[in-house]
Amino acid sequence: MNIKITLPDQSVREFPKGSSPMDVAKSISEGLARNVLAAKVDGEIQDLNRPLEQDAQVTLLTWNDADGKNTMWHSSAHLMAEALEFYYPTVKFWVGPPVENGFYYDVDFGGIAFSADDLKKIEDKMAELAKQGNPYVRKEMSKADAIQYFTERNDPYKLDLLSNLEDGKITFYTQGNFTDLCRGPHIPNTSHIKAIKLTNVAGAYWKNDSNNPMLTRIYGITFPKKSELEAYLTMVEEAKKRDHRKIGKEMEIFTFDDDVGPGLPLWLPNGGVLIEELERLAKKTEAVAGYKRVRTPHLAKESMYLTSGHLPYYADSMYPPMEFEGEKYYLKAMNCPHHHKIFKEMNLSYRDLPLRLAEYGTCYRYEQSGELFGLMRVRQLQMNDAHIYCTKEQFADEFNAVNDMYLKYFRIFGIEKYVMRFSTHEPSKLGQKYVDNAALWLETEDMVRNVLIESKIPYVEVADEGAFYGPKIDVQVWSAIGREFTLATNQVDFAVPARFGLTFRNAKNEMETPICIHRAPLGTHERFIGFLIEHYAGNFPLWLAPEQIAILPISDKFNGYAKKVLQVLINSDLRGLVDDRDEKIGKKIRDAEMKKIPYMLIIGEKEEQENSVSVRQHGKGDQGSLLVQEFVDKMQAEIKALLSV
RNA sequence: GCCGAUGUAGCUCAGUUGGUCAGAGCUACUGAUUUGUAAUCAGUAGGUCGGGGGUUCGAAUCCCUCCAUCGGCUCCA
Repeated sequence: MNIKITLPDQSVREFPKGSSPMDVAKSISEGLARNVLAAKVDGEIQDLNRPLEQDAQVTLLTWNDADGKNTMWHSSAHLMAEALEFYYPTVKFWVGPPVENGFYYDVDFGGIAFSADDLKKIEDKMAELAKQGNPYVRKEMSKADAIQYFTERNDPYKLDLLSNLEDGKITFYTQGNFTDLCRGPHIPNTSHIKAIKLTNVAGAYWKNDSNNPMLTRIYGITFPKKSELEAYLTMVEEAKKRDHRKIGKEMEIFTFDDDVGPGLPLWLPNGGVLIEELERLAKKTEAVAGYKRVRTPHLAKESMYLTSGHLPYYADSMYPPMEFEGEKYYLKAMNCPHHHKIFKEMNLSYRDLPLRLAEYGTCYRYEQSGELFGLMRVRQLQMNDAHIYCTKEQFADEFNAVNDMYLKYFRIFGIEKYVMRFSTHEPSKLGQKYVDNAALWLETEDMVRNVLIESKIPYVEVADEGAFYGPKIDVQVWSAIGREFTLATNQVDFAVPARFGLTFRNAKNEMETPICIHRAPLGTHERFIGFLIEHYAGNFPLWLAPEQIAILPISDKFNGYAKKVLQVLINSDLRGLVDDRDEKIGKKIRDAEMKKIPYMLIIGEKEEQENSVSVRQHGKGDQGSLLVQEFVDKMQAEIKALLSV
């Protein structure tokens, strides 16, 4: 009896019942049969040797498919476990899944020391085992037998996994001398794993819960070809060169100092320019969008954070209070309560709404020491913050306007890859993690979801990630080196305005509580500049570049003319410098190129006589000569073009 | 906060088993050179080897501890 197998191109082939996906692969080509790693059968990923019992849609997965990669990496985790067990027979294993770049396995070494130095021998053993080409053999087992198996082996981790599994669905996989409880699927045999790199060893809490003991997590990555591993390692090296911490130091943008304290960045003059330019852009954009600017103190009394409700939720991550005059004062970790106080003071009617209060507010958050990370996670941050107070009827328009502002910024900065994460609440945590008002949560989440759908904004919805006062949207972006950032945030607050007793007079002369939108399209200066450094690899667009133009006299005879040119630039709102060191022009050019200065003006006798400059562009070389005024016009036109998109 | 690693001039790094091991290049400064599109030459200066304790005749090197950073975990209003 035959079954009909439909392939991705919609072609249909017949096979005897009980044929395997591998048989399908063989029928297509020998090469495919050699390279295929797993199969997707009616949407489910399976081993290649599982018999097909009925008509099915079959996609054969290779290294070029994400699912194929993941299958191989999952199998690689098993291979690593086999190698670990060879050297450390007493270790116990938790789980070993594939991840974005490779795989890991969580291991309990039971007190045996294991460090990065030990990775090499595991790697070598893996390579040796991989060459044996051992098949991954699937075996079904009853729950009772599985429990007995792991009880005999005294393995609390696998017993814990078993406790959540249903009888009749329990499978084991064996390759070589290693057997593991595993749902699969796996690649046919270990010989597909041709290049192996164990990248990292780190601690990881069991079940990702910080109350649990810590296991040793070993990360690795494998490839079907040695050349792909080499390419991957090269890419990692390239990524390191773009790291904002490295470029930030080289370009003198920011620094940290032990005496100032961890997570407290010092902005050097070049960083100061970046901040000034970003703020100029934000303030202009917000002014056009009808925002009003306010300024508020860096600290406030405990009572305000009790009113806002932040303190019970976030006391651990706020700096401890200062106590004086019998009062506790906290450094602010957020600007909203201060802004709420301003709203309250303003005594508004519906005619005054929406009210949009903006501030580049400086906040302090006591992030755990292990979380600090360059400019990305710091303890002092300055937010592109604003709070929009509006009526329910105005909500959709306001929310949309905020999203439009995001998109405008994305265009200016050339951010093409982004995802909006829509975070909602978890009903069982009302009253703990979330303010206890089920109806309002659902109503507000619907409002946000509807806006997202109606305006066709791509988003993913994640449960149990909301702020305590309402649902939120986080904008995830990726820097050029693949690092993921939560850049912007857009949050709905239906709870805190009421806690502050914020009201406006509506058209019926009744008092009504406004909805508040918290939004920060440019996130914080710290994280945004960190992102931009990696995004541009330090090659900032002209308008943003800390030094825009380096004037390089051929010899000190032309320093006078160079300084005159500089004055013209400064008077035209351009930033420049004169390199009047006693160096040859080649050296000056090299240094300016290394500093990633967008334009260099080489000047000598000819230029001085003509009142011109010889223009060189960073990374592009000689661009010919222009009169000084022509060059200024060109710069101003370029900046205007970059900002008006 | 937890697990692991790292910490030598402003920067990037050498310093083998504890004994002229406190070094190099770049930067800076001084002098010579007066230069045409990615490194001119020479000289000078610069470090309690992250801080503190300990072992030793002797510690950058071994041990303890604290701090910071890095890779993860947890967390992120």
